[in-house]
Amino acid sequence: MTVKYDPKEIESKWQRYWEEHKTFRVNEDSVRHKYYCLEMFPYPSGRIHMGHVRNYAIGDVIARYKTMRGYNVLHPMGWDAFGLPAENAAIEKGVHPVSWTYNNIAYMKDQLRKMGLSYDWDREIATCDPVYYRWNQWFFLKMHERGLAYRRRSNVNWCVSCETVLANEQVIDGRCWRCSSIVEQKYLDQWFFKITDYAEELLSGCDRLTGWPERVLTMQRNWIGKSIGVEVDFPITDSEKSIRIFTTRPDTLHGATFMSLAPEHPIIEELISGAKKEPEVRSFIERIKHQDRIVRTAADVEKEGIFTGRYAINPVSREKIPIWVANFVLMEYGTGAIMAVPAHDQRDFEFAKKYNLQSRVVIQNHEGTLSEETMSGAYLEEGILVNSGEFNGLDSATAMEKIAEYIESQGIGKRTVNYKIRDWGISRQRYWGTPIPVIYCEKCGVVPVAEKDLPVVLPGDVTFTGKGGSPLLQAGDFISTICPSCGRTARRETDTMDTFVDSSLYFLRYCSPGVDNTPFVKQSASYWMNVDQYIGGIEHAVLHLLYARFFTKVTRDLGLIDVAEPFENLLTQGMVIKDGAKMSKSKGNVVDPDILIGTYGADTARLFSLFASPPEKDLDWSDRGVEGAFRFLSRVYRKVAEMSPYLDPKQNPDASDMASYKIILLDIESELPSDLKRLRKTVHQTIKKVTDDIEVFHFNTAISFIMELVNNIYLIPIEGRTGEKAFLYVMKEALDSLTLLLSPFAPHISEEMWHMLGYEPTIAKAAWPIYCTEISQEEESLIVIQINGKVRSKITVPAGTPEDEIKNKAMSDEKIKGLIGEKAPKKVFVVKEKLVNIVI
RNA sequence: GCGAGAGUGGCGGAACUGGCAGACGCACUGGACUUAGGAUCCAGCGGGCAACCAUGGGGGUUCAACUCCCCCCUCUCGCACCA
Repeated sequence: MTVKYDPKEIESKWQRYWEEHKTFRVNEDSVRHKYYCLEMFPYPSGRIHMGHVRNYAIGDVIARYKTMRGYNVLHPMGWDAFGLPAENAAIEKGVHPVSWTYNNIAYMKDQLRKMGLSYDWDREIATCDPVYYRWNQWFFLKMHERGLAYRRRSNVNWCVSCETVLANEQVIDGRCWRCSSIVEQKYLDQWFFKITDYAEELLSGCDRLTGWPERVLTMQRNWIGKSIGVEVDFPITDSEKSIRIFTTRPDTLHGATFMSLAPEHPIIEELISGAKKEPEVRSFIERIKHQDRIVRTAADVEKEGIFTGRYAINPVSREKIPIWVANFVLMEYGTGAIMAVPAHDQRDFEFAKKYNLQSRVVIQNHEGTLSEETMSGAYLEEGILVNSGEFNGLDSATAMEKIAEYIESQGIGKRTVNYKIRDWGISRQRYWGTPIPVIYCEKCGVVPVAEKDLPVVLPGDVTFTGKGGSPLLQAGDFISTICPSCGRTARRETDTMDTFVDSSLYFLRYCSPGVDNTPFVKQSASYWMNVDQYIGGIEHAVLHLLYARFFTKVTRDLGLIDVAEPFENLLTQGMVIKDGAKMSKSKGNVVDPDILIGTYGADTARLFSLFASPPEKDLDWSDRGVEGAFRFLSRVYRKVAEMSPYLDPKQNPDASDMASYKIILLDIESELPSDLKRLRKTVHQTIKKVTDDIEVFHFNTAISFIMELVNNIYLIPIEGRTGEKAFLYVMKEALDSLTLLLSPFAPHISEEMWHMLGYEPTIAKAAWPIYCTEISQEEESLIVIQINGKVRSKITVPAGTPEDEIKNKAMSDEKIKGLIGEKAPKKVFVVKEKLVNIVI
């Protein structure tokens, strides 16, 4: 009789069971240790893809494993539901974003359900729900009160295709992070979150995030871009004014032989106005300003500049130096002006060379060989100060300090810290997002919406044309309102928030979803937060993950939570690759999860995506490999089905004592036949190895150990032994353990087998198996015998044999004796339980 | 250019703190069972007839190196005129 593994039937059966019994619902329980396992929630684009399957399979193993280890596990799921695709669908297909989004959610939720993921669906959230996004607005108001949300007119990144503004982080290589269109600059009134106030803490916090991958931390540190230096004023000749520069190299101050200004620097107007050079400089500036920003900031673009005709005084050397305008100087960084030290800065070196400007060595190398005439590049190393007046002879590190002190004592500058990170521009000129809760009144100006009036709900009746900016601009009823302060008619803000605001809070909201008088219940958040394990793609290394950290710190400063960091441990899973490229529609190499699950079942899909590669590495998809995973599950199922009539008391009245097999095995341990003894040993070793590997997320090797166990179970013949009690006890232990070990990876089949083995559901709440060290211990060790590092023989010795005895046995081994003859070995190395190396 | 990671059979990948390189799976080969096998079970499977040779290449340390050190090559990712 062959039993067929039918995943379709098994999986829908157990999915229904879990749903009906609310198996994965959790509540706060102060007695138990909590574990918050979170995967990045998806954008409801329509259907899940293999990246989601992998991400959620990983998270589910962790959540299920921790549950079986006795933790009270919070494992929620929701929808990052605001965003452009919904609005584009409205423009292209005439479907309202609300129905488009909720239809997608319904479909994708069903897909996730079919994956058998252990979510507490009672905590589901959708960020486009006013019940959710009112708290975005509430946080906005709180931040506005604290000066952390402010409005400013500025040059912003404008995506022509999305017709909206982008934050700096959202511009990748000069292109939109979402649609890859070229990003232009536009001068607009925008709302910003003052993330720069937290730059230092966001940076120093990186050091404490020991559970994060180093490369993510590096990317964040890089993005924040802290540099310590000094600001110095350079007086302009024939003027009362001076130009302030920022430098990280105050030790080279005496070597500043000219200055370079950003083309946007406001002082230029004054410097050139009325002068002979005015038209020439003006046309240069105009040309550079129109240059593409990406082109202009690319490192390999040729340095260009123009002399303004004016001079400044180097405040330490008192020398008169020319003021230039240069394309590579950025207005947004530092003060928009630099002192140029050609001898010790490569950019200045190239610039000076091109325009034949003076250069002066002020840091001499230790050989004393540097000279302006012979240098082929800037000297950037440390050295001894020369040509620097009273500072001559100091080493550059000391000079750095001394000159900074001197500048401060003279009142011509100060030590400062600069960051590359800019404030987070959150205004988006789009409909499908959280309305920014602000009202503009002719009399009162910018007035925040009163807390009691939240949420500001998106109007439903808008038309989507794709032209003329945000659809909200046409929503008259939405726009016209009354000023909360003076009562006159006023106008509502029509910009909506960046959707990254939504994902900066959701992990907090999961702690107490649905509450309507507070963003989250403080008590719940203090129980669950922070997230013990967060899992998602690397692409959010500096976007979502930085914003979420920022929001968490603000939330803490508002007194709402105690934690400073949202995510204790971060796992960034690799991409899913097929035929050498990332799976994507444009490459045409996608595997549809629906078809995959429809053909082989969710357990196979999960098992393969966990087995094929370690989670943080890219996963090479293989249809053959999927079949292999399916074959393995079938093989497991067949064995359990074969044994179940003998092991399940419901099917076999003689098996009523099976429940106490653990105790019985203790008594008969020493009488077991050797093949059963061997199997027991393997079972206990496997429990240990699988447990250890799950702990460090080595799911691929954990699964391979389970496979080995199955191979070993198959090696025990069953013919004629079904009446043998000892055989049944050992089999029971093996199959029970196997089923439990497999259950986080392939939960449906495990649930079914658990039932076949005579247990009541659900295996999800069963205890993780424990191994017995004594049983798992090998009685014999295999010792490899090497001569000069080459394997020559192998012997087995009882475990724990002392070193000198192992050595003697090795030396008297026939093969070895034959090879070394009568010669006495030079030296013999013995590694306990492992090997002997004889050096001759 | 700078920083991080990686390079192991035909393929995906194993290898603890330096101790049998290639676990496990895929593919392949053979056998068994069978009317049949593309199901299943069992076995073999880096190269070489062998001594031996093999973890991107070259050197080094060591009794012993995928693992540690130095040089070089290739790939992936991130940053990139940030003063």
